[in-house]
Amino acid sequence: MPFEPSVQAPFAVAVDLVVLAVHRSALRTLVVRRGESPDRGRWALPGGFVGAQEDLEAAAARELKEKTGLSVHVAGNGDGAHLEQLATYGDPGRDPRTRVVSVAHLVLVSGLGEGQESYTGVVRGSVLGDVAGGEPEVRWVPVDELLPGDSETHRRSAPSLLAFDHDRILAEGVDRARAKIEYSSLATSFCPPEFTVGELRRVYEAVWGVALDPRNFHRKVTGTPGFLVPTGGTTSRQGGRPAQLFRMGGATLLNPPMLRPEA
Amino acid sequence: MPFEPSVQAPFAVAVDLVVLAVHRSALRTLVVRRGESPDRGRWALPGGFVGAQEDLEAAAARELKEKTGLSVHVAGNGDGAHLEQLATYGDPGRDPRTRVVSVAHLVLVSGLGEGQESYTGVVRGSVLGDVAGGEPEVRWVPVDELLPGDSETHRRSAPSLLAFDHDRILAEGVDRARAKIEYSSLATSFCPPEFTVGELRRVYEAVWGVALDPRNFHRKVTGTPGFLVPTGGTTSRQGGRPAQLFRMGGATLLNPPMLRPEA
DNA sequence: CCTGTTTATCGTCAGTGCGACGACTAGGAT
DNA sequence: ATCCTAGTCGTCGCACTGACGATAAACAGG
Repeated sequence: MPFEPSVQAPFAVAVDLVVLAVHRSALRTLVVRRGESPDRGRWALPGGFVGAQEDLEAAAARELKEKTGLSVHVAGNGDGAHLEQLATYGDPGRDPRTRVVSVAHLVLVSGLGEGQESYTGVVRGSVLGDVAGGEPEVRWVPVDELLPGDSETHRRSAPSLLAFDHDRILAEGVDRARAKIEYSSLATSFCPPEFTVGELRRVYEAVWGVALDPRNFHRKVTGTPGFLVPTGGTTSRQGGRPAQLFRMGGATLLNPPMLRPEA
Repeated sequence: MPFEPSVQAPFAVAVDLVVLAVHRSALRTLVVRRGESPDRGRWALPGGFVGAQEDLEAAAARELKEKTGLSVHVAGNGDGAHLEQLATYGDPGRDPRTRVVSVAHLVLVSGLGEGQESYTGVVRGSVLGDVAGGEPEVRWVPVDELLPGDSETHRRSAPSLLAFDHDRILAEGVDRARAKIEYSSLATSFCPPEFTVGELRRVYEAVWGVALDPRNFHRKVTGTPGFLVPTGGTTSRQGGRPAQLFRMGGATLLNPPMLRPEA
């Protein structure tokens, strides 16, 4: 019974990317306008087929590079983005062309800046939040606008705003990100190399869609040993009193976790 | 750039299964003796290729049925086992034959019984812990014996006791199970439909490989509303004073989580 | 029957961490 | 100077946990 290569079916293997960033107090995801046959003209998650001799993560990193110009440092965060595998979707019929098994990946990029339009974005030639130029049409969309029962706005049942089963993939990617910043230092992947406690807090608030008490948040993140390292450079400007700058510490796990409100 | 079916490579898609059970105070996993070409005679995780029109979960359930006779109730726990997707492994060269992308799944089966040999096992025709008869050779092995730096015994660096990259898949499956029983009611998947608090505690102890305080554990699980439901049937025998019988309650999430010792 | 052993279950107490919230600080804007 | 904004430090009460004592209910032997 085990392993009969003769009965193999012709599978195509692809990677799809849930690329998340925080911009203007909103958690946003990267979508591209489809130019090909199925669902042509519809928005979809960036993705593509895996090369014959290509590793899955390599394929995801390549696609990211092609679509956004971003490079990732897999396992370990440099200035690049965080990349991790999400889940695999292989329903027969999820792609009308052939049997496509797609390995979804989650990418978190530092798109903070928060300073309005000032941010010269991750997408090459375009600003975060705007539409790209000559290249394939690309947009950063607030996930609220794509996910139905997610929070507020109007209640839609399942309008399926994205091509294929990308709604579901996006939803699971967002869930993963929301869950993971609870107990890990992953939220710093949304921040530039040096950031303030307030900026980090605004990341949590954007990802979770809640308001956090600045004082308790400050106590929590500065009180966890190894989580944040002050860079000495004590200043920065965001509005009020200048804040201390921090860099991510060695601790990747947050224990006890950051508690997400709501019950 | 996106989607060029013409450049597809010939992929084979498989499912591999990390099947876990608790028996005799040990967390065990199901391994089968390979009878085919690569790594013939070596132990491996059960698995096989996905059918042309078969869903990934369906393929995993089918493989489980073929190898163990167990049926699963995906999403929602009846008397069947718990099944969830783990991760996908697609390194070129992980299988010497062709490019095989394998979607690993995690299966938790109720193999308690604890009453020595009395348990008539999940593996058809065989007893949990023993070797199968005429069918493909199957064994329940304590994960300690397969995972290196996991805990005690001798320190081996990377003997690779299983075929392919199954060591790594097993390790990640065990990690997932260990992490998930912290904040969910998943541990009850290792228990029969009705169980005592002590039996549930022994599951946690076996999976985590630690000793838990019976009194604090009892307070925790009985104090969390909706987690356990007393069946009324107040009795059972395990040694000392008879214990109350419980069934899993509606609550699938454990908040605050069960804390795993060690620091 | 009495005693020791085993497991279950109830309580107590101190320490930790969190939510709520007051108070003070240090810049920019008016 | 005054207001506004954001950052940072403290305090108080509560919930939960870990350590651990005590009692209860079965069984095995003598």
